[in-house]
Amino acid sequence: MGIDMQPELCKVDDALGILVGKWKPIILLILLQEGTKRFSDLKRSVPGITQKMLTKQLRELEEEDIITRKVYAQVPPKVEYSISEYGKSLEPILVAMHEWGTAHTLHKTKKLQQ
Amino acid sequence: MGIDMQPELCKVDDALGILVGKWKPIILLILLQEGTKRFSDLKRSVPGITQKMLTKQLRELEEEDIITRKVYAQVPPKVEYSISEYGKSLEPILVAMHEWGTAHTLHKTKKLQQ
DNA sequence: TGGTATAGTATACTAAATGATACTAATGGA
DNA sequence: TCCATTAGTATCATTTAGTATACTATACCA
Repeated sequence: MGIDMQPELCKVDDALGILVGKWKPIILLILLQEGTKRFSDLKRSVPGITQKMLTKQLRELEEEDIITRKVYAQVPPKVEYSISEYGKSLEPILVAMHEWGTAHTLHKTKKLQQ
Repeated sequence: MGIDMQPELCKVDDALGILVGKWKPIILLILLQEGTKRFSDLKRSVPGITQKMLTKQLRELEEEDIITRKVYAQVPPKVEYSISEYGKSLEPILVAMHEWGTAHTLHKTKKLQQ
């Protein structure tokens, strides 16, 4: 490995901590690919997620400056979420994971065929 | 994003599923950087991990073909673990995460100073 | 004879993540 | 007047992840 990744100060965990969870990757992918979304749009885009979970994941991502939350003072409420500039820096990781995941599916398929 | 990462079939979760856990990243980093290791060496290299957890993580990584387990028929037992060829394909992800994690630490430091 | 070493397993437990369901406020429209 | 809409919160139950501790077999060595 070209880079020295001192395991004892495992920086990998920082990235992992932000990406991990049953819902965060898909939320980030949707916001990256489709841009700004309302809460209810996200809920529709992530089938099976509960309001509580969506709220929690969004709050955590906002806390880390990965996404931006914009509230409109109107009734019924309107809240928009989008990836922050800083959040875009996660894209290479998500892309690398997606590519690996795709190859991994093939790998597992081959194993089954043996 | 250049690549189409259809969120509905979230491949990112595959990579995440393998990397996630309190101990897997550090185990992988150690094996990547230091090569083959015995069980007891790994236990010493990962302070705080219990035998049960180390065993469990290693079994899961082996199950996914990420690492290789070699048992020597001798007493006291000797078992060696190393990264498989396939496991090495995770390296770009770990590197990307490590780089991001390092930058993220700086980002958080700056935020605190504001 | 009894202690040390290795790579585990077994059992019981706590803590964290996730899920299900019900509830809220204020407005516009039928 | 009543219902739908939106972006949540509150409460409780369940599932999963992780921890603590004790136990095992066998050979070697003092």
